[in-house]
Amino acid sequence: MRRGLEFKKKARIIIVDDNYEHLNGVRELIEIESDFDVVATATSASVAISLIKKYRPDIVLMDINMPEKDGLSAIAEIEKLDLGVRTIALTGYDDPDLIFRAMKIGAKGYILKTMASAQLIYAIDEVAAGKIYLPNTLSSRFFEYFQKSFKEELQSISDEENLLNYLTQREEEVLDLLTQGVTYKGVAQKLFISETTVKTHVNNIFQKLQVNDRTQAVLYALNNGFLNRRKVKIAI
Amino acid sequence: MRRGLEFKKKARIIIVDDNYEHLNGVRELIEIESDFDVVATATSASVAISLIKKYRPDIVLMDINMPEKDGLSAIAEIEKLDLGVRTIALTGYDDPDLIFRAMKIGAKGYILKTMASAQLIYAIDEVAAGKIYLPNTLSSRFFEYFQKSFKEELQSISDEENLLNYLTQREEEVLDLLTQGVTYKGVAQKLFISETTVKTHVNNIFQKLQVNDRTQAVLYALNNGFLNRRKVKIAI
DNA sequence: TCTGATGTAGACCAGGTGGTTAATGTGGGG
DNA sequence: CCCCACATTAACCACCTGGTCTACATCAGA
Repeated sequence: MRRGLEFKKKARIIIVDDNYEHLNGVRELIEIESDFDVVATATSASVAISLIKKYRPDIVLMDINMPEKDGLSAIAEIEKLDLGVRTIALTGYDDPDLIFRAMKIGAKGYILKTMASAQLIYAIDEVAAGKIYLPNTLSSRFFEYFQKSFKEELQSISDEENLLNYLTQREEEVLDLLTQGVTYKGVAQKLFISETTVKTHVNNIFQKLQVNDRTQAVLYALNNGFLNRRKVKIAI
Repeated sequence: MRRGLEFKKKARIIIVDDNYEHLNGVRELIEIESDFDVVATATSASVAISLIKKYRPDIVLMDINMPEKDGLSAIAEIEKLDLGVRTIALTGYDDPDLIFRAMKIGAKGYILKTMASAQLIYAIDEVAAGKIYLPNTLSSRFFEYFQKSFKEELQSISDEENLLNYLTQREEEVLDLLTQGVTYKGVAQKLFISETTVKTHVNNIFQKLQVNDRTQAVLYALNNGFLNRRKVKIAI
């Protein structure tokens, strides 16, 4: 990788790891096995943030398992700075939840410490080139987790125990307006019916959803995919 | 791939594509280049669903660009059947939104029609083995889209224009209870303060959030990451 | 030390909300 | 043809909610 003449500028890197020995190990690896430029290192997230502001590196290798301020918060903070710095997360475990959260807040790559050094160099190369890189095994982990969380969401929506399914069409219209914070009077005007009728519908809704007031009804609707059901059924 | 002796059972496949020629192309490809077993084919999603119920295949290759009933809905339906059938989406375009939606509803793989045949066989192999497979290029596309959507979400949360940031700690506690549908009386009891005090807090909340009633306050809170902020700031 | 932000609390009132009962019209299914 | 589900409306009432004004204690910071 990156053998021979290169026209690209050398990627400038900052390494963050609270384990001093591992930090130096990674540093040496990069300096020997690649032509990236390690411009700084840090053993804590807060120091890392300062260094990043100062050096504006292309890539940050961030160990996630750190005490005090953890690596995920650090990544989030780096992303918030919006300096175009691309972060690669580094851990010992392939915990799907960790991977998911890291990618969610903006990590551009995720590497295990147990992976071969060539893999690390390759990942840096890809990320430096503007891509997002996850090794296939981690990518699989990620997607399983990703789908599981959505599956639970879809299930709760399509459940026959979803009390929303017992609402009539008119009641749905009324509830829809309730979830927008409209009052009885407002609903009456929008649906061209009397305020009394609205109250009747609302009372029926309360009974069907087994709640006592509009706030709880709105919460039930929101928690049980009332707004999403259109997306799910029509546009996915 | 899959050369030599195999101890695994041959994966049973159903192919769905409204384009008859392409369907046969894929079929021949699979029959010649692999030892998978194409048990059926269909040119429409509704027929496909029936065939899937009948044959219970291991894998479904589903063209997404179909008229009438589109492929995404079909995948969602297959997933809902919960027969353990694993679906691979097949399209001509690498539209990130399509990829995202397909993976979200449970596709176990996503392949472009323009990709090499070996890639298709490999994908089927991986998916048949229980993995989730996305080619690197599509995986990159997916993650960019994934991160973009979360970035927007995080931005709206950490915005200084987020009126939730102007709430005092006590007001947050009150709003927290409001978002659970608790009444004045309930809040008073839970926080060990008088009902009057609760009303004062609630009124202050309304003014700060620029809303007129509790429903709108709850909606504002929910839409602006009130529930998520703990995750973001404490646990990510 | 004084000021401002915050949390606490009471009183009053208009209007909104929720519960109940009753009644009418309409359309579909048995 | 009758019954039931649904949509519609009225009237009444208890209670909750929201708006306003006032008041006091605490604490941090200028």
